[in-house]
Formats: sequence, C-alpha cells, structure tokens
Amino acid sequence: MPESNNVRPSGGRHSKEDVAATALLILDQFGLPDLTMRRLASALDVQPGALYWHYPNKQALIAELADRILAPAVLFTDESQGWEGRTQAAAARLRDALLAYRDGAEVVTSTLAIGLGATDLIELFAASIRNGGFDPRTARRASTALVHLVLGHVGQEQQRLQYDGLGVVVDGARPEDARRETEQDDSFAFGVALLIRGLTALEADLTSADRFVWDR
Amino acid sequence: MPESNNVRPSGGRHSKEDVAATALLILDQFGLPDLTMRRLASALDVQPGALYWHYPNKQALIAELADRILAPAVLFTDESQGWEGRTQAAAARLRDALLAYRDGAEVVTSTLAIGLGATDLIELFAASIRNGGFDPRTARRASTALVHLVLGHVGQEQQRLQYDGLGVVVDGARPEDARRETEQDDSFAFGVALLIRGLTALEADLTSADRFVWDR
DNA sequence: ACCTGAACACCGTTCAAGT
DNA sequence: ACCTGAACACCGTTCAAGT
Repeated sequence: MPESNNVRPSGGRHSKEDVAATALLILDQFGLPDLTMRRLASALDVQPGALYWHYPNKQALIAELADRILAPAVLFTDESQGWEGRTQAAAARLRDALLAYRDGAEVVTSTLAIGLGATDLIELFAASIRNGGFDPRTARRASTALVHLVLGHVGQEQQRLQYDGLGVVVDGARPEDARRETEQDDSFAFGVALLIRGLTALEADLTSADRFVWDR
Repeated sequence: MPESNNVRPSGGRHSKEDVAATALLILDQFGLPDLTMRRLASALDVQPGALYWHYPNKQALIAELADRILAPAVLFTDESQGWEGRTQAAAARLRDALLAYRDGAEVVTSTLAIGLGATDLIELFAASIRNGGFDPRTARRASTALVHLVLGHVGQEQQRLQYDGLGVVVDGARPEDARRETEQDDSFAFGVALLIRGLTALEADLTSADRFVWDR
C-alpha cells in the first residue's frame, strides 16, 4: 500500500496555492530541515518533478512561505499612541507572526539572505519611524536594525523551543518554562526599547544643535 | 589523472588542524554552499568517511570554523576611551572578523542557531557594557541585541558582495561600489550607535528617578 | 592513530513524453 | 495546464576492515 497522508483535490490537479499551503503544513509540523521537495511531493501525492511546474526552484517556494508567514504582520495597521508605541507594536506583531510557524524566523532570514522580500519588512517599521519626524534615511537604517534584532531574537527563541521539544512533558507544565518565556519576552522588549530610546535621544541631540553625536 | 589540488602532508596523515584549515580555505574561495564533506575530503586527498574520525559531524566542523573566524575579534582587548568607545570598537572588530571570510556571518549564525559558541560572542560586548556601570542582566540583554544587529548587518553585506561578484569587473573599480561601501559602513555604525545611545539614555532615565520608561 | 571501500538513505533539478 | 517516469549529479553518515 502506498503511504499517503496526501491531500489531492477531487479534480486530481494542484495549484500554486495547494503546494504552498501543504508546504506550510509540513514546515509547521516537522520543521525546515524536513521540508524537502520530495517529501512535499509525496504529501501532495505527486512526483517530485511536478513541483517545478508550480515553482522554478525550492528557494522560490521558501520565499512564498516567507511572504505568507509575514502577511499578518505586514497587512495589519494599528492606531497606538505615538510613533514609539506604533514601532514597538510593529515589532511585537512581527515577532508574533514569526512565532506562529515552526522555524518561521529561519524561513524569513534565509529568504532575506538571498535578497528577496526585504522591502516590505523594512517598510513595516520605516513608516512609523518617519511618522516620528525622522528623515527617510534615518528611518530606513533604524528599521533595518530593528528587523535584524527581531529576526535574531526570534531565531534564538525558536531554537530553544526545539531543544525543549526534545524533553518529554508528561502531563503538566514545567515551572522553568514559564519563567524562561517571560525572560524571553522581557529581553525582546528590552532590545526593541533600546533602539527606540536611542532614536528619541538622537532626536533630542539634534534639536539641541549638537549634530554629530552619533556620527562616528 | 585524479584531480587533486590536495594538501596532503608528507607523513600521509591529517590532523584536526589540517582539516579545519583546508575547510576554511574552501569556504573562503567558494562559499558555504560549496563546502561539502565530499569536496573537503577530496581537497585533502582522502575518502569522505575519513573526516568523521576528526569531527563527529558537519555541524561540529562548522562550529570549529566559526570559532576560528571569531578568534581575532574575541581575543583582542583594547583601551579605547570610555565604555561606549570600547563597545563600538568591539562591534567593529566583530564585523571585521566576519568580513574576513566569505560567508563568515552565515557560518557564525548557523552555529548560533544550533546552540553553540554563543557565550563568547555575548561576553565580547557584555564586559565593556558592564564596565559602563550597567548590571549584568542589562549588559547581557544589550549584548545579545548587539550580536543580532552585527550578524544581521554583515549577513546582508556579504549577500550583496555575492551579487556584485556575479558582475564582471574588467580592470577598474565601478564608482557605485565605493558609494555603497561607505553607505554600508555608515548604516552599520548608525545601528550600533543607536543601541549604545539607547543605553546611555536609559542610564540617564534611571538616575533621574523615572525608573520605568523602558519597562513596558 | 588514521584511513579505505563500500554501502545506505537520501537530496534538488531536468526533461521528454503523456493526458 | 498539470503531471509521470526516469534519470543526472550530487549529498551526509556509518562501519567493518586495513595499516
């Protein structure tokens, strides 16, 4: 009997949509290393080569997954109080979106590492920072820093989740887990707050006419 | 004729040292994706299986490379003026160390992503920050943020170097290159400065008795 | 102590040909 | 428009056996 937890539509043929959705399922259940073209093909009950009709290569598929993972963070617009609040909220939204899928940060980082989809991500922060009265160049630089901060932090966070997953939880929560989670939350918020605080301080520096404090 | 740009010692046998050094050579010349166990073995004029006598697996080898790449940044101690200067200098040193090898940032990031060698890197910054009078917890958090910032930035930088490598430079420098380089330098220094400025601002906040500006 | 030979269990990608 | 069949050119890792 052919092993098939497959999800083949009644028509018998797949769309780009099917492929991406199934890939996201495998990613979330088994992690990025187990998301292979061959495994994806067999989940779709299809030969490996068939995937290359939908996507030119694996990187393009991963980029599509990155887009879908980021969608909730990018689409959303909020009305928090002040540009600092909106920027912090955007960081939290990005973090939540990455945490929503197993290895989410690695998927996005690897897509960024081949030069795809960076603009949306940076604009996520740049808008709220410009809104604080900063020039576009400053906003772009600070946004880039924020993106690196969030991706790095969530990457580490998800790595620990993997470690913890190896331990067996019988029927209760281990008390260390909760403590570690809040420590992660605090550490994340602290890093983001540092950057934002640096920006406001920079603003103050500039308006007090000492224009080159941060410039080398 | 067997293709062999090999570097086999006169004795006929290799050491961990040989293996790591040759791996670093391949990394620097051809990049991380081309650094395979089989390719490394053939450069050493050895069967692939032989490598597993020296290192238990590929991840361990990569971790060793990460250590060697980071060594110049970690060992060095300087006597810059003030903790801000020392922290900024540490960031510049880390960046230089990563830029010294092709895909250096990716090597270190991937090692960090499997939970190895993180402590040295964080301590690189934590020492100078504690030196500024911050408590260990704050220093650790700020250091972590700085590490993520630097790794993310250099990762992007090295990705662009790869792109540029695809274009053919005939016999002169293209004017855009220099402009882009200084833009990268500035952007890097700006991100680091933002974080440090955030720390000093935080310090000021605390000493002026308003203790919860950054705490949610 | 260090390596060979040979295998195991996989990968991503291509492409003529089918429906 | 979407897929099969079959191949190409690889991977990392293991392990008995050799020197």
